[in-house]
Amino acid sequence: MEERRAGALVFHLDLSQPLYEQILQQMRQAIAKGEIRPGDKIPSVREMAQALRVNPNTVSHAYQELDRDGLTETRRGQGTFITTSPERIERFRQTLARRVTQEFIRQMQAFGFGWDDIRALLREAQDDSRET
Amino acid sequence: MEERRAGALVFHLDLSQPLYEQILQQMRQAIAKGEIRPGDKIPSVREMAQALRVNPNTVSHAYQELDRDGLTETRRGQGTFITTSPERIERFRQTLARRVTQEFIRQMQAFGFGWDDIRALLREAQDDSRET
DNA sequence: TGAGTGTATCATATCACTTAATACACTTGC
DNA sequence: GCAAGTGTATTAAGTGATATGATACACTCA
Repeated sequence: MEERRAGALVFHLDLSQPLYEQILQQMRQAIAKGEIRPGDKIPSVREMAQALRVNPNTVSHAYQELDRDGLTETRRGQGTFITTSPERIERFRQTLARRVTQEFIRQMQAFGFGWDDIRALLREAQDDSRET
Repeated sequence: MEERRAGALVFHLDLSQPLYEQILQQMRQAIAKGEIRPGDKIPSVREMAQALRVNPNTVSHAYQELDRDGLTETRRGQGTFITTSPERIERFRQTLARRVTQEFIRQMQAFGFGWDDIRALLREAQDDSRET
């Protein structure tokens, strides 16, 4: 969980998962939360690779996935930019939220929990977070 | 997502995840849901391996994890049995539910969703499941 | 033209996972 | 005692995903 910076972005990388997956996930989150704005240029592959102390190929892998997500647009010779369409970002965010929620419910039901149990557990978690 | 049977148990195995993880997860669920009862003997490593068309080492790996979970007890020369303590099973179930819920919330918040959003998405998912 | 973009292609290395073949220690029933 | 059935350990081999390093290519812009 070492902290590494690239411009305004802060990354936390470890060896528990593929590096490109961690970069991808944290870029997605930064875009979804608006920490990087539509139209912004993100650090070049080589810049990012140096900042994260990672191979350029690994960064490129992550960037290509972002393009496939529709979150970025790459222009040869210029760089990779956040999409100028906020709607696309919001659509991605909504789709992802539904996917994550579905998976959560699927897993809970697989272990025999019903809707009431799920709601109770969420309420409990929220109460715990209030105390802190 | 091929279906394979071992006694009363039904397994769904694919190549998207480690086989031993899938066996482990589905055994945990079967125990948590009471599809196998406390004290029951589960199929021998070799039986299970043959039924699932998988290497005995792979099954053994999963069984050892179940022991570590406290869900099973292994007696050399006899076999592997579901723990006779229902409390242990329930405790495992509760712990797992909290872990899964925490992870769900962490992920949603990482993408900028708050408690209201989470509750709304859950309600939506529940409504969808009612229609079906 | 040169510096900076993303991309492609090798080769290499590592690691987790799976399989296979054997062997060993233990328990039970004949 | 013995044979059959338990879980377990060991060794070897193969596979696939991941990561690195080195290099080259196509493109854009000042």
